[in-house]
Amino acid sequence: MTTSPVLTELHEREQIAQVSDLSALDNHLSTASRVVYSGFDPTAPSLHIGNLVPLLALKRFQEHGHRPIVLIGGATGLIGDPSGKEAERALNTRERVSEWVALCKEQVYKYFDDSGPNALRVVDNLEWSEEFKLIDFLRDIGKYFSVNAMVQRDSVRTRLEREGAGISFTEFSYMLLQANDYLELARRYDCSVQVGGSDQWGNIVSGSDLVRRALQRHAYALTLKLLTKTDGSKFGKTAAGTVWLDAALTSPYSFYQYWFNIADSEITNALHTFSAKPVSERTELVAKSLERPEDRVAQKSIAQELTQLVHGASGLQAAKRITDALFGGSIADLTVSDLGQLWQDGLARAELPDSVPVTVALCDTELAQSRSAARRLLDSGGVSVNGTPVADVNFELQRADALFGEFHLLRRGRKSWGIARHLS
RNA sequence: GGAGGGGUUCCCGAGCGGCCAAAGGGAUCAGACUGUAAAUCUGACGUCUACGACUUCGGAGGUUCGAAUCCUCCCCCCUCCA
Repeated sequence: MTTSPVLTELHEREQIAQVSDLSALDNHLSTASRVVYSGFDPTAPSLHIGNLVPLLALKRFQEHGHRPIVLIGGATGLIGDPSGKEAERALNTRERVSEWVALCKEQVYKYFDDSGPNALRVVDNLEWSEEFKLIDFLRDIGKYFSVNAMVQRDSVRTRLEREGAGISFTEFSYMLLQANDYLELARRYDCSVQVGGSDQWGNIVSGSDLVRRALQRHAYALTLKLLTKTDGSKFGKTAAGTVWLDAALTSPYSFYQYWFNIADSEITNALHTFSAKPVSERTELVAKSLERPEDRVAQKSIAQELTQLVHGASGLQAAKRITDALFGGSIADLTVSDLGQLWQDGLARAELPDSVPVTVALCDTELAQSRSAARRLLDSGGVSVNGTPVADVNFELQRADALFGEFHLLRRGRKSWGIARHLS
């Protein structure tokens, strides 16, 4: 039913959540190369895998001949988006946000083609938001917004209805800023499509409305389904926290493991959302996965593809090497250089003196949060050192017992590893 | 500005002078079972130089042999009124 290649693809991937005017947008995208934008607020020093959904969708637009703009919200990041937040958030300092803006900006380039007429453009909304005069803002932008309508928005209403929550004027104003971004991009770059997660629908249509009223121009809104996990927890979160795109925050090995461990019930959606492979290959993987889930071919495939995409060939190699060592062969097969690489590759690690209690080593490698927690782990039989289960709370790691006189591999449970090295 | 209701351990939420490191649920972690899955069951879940000691119930003081629980002041949040 759609004729434009991008929409057809997004539809095939079952990613489209809402569209402001599907047939008009389809026509719009079929008739010329358009400018499409998606915004990301710098709420941390790195983007995370959740951001990959709109980011990759934007990439699909570029692949089909449209020009992508990635907006990093240096201004909106100072305000805080109330969407999906149950309570008011603490404001981050300007210095911190501007550092984060720089870091996030750098990250996005590698996902796009940045040459030619459809080269990626990266912008920061602080550029035009900071100098906005209050009176001008209230007269030129504020006048287009009805508070009656604003309070009807989900993001605001849930906060108004929730006992003990409430919303400050600051966060209430967020949608005006984001709407103004759309207006600004429409003016400057003739941007006519905005893409975002489905939680962004309200903010995006606010922008569409503003562009229509201010410029008498059509500006489309398109939202994407965000992945939800069947157990209700957030996609892209692990016990250890968010899965970041920055290798310094989430090692390639952990990143690989995240995808490898995706539940069967979520693998179909994940594959269609994240994999660049053609439909035929994706559906084949899904079929195989349904037939023999224990082989987890789909998980392996997506883990490889995305680790390669985000961390490059060397990152993928490292991740696979570590995975093979820890889950495959026995630890005894590891060579000195393997251990050296494990040390290097971002396993939780710690440097130790010649002799140290296990409890301390567990804390230092962050496998346990406190010595009490370490004792509990030992008591419940969840710890092994160099492949041998250890239950003795008073066990000491001795240099003499270390692998190659240097390393101890600590395992908590079945999947968490740490490496400790005696100081030379 | 006025009236009322609140701030409890990661989250929600009981407790309202000793039996409270604080019920219950969720999240989390480990074990069993498995496919490095899900579900389920079992256990743990403030810290430590650990049969004891120390720190915690918005903050600071106070009453008391003894406080999360009572009093005073302060900070913050919510609802309604102006």
